[in-house]
Amino acid sequence: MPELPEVERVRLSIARAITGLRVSGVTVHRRDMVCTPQDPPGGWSRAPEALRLRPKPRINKTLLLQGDRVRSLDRHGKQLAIFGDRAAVGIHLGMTGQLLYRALESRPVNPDHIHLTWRLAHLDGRPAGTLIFRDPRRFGGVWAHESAHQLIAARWQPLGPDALTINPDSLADSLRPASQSVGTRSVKAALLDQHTVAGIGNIYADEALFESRIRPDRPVRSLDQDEISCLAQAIRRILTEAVEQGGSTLRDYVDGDGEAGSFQNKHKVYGRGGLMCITCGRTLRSDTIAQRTTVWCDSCQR
DNA sequence: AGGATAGCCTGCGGGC
DNA sequence: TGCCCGCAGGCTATCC
Repeated sequence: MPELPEVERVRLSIARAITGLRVSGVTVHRRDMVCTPQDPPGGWSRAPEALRLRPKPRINKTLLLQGDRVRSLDRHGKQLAIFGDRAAVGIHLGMTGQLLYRALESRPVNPDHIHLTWRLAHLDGRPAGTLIFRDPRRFGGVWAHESAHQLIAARWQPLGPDALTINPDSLADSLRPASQSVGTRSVKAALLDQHTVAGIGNIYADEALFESRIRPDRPVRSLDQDEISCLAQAIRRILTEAVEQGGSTLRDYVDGDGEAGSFQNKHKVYGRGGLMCITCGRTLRSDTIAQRTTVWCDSCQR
């Protein structure tokens, strides 16, 4: 899935296209991909089956920005939000989600797995284009809120600090044990936990740990202040460079204009298990840590 | 209460 | 060519 750099590229490309336009219409193609405050909090796909099979309440399209002018697109971690005059829509891309903008009469989007379509118009009423949310694997979703305030309270407040803003102090704060039993989990698990730091996924966790020469299986509480500082700087450096490179395209990630990224060519460990370490030439290890395939160098990382 | 697990989905590549 | 298997960028409820 898109991690922070990819979501940021989507944000930038879509913001450029739709800020200031008016939402003239909304079509929901799959009701269970949209969540309102009245719906089950985890989304319909995770609701109990009895609830899932029942007919769903109709969505008030005002909550999906109908009639609103687009004020801004914002991001916290991997979460995206479109803020209108009144309503606010949260978008999560999951693993295979895409948010695509097509100006009128530009090449069409693959029609499979399109769940939501917004029609956009200029302020004088002339049609401008279409914003499309599609997600083949349906791990993502759209959350409709009455206001920016409500969206932020419900969806962003529980998250840790955005990984692009992390610094040695804030990372130490996020990782600091709140009780005796905290800190036993691996640093890799902590980085993947969006409630600890928001925006890092499997790719950038492995890359940041390699860059800071820390083994992914180290318990959080074994890290000293210098290591945490180093890790914080590595996270910022890697994410910033990845944004500049358009993100990592492994299979199907593209930004809002359909452009792929190139940071996958700069990966030093992710996807390179069994290959040579770029620094020392030894074979990179690959194993499951925190339930995810994890690649690291036994000799460079301590 | 923190931390590890299963499960949600589709699609792709590799092996036979 | 086609089938089956394993695997994939995330997150949540659930259990221990």
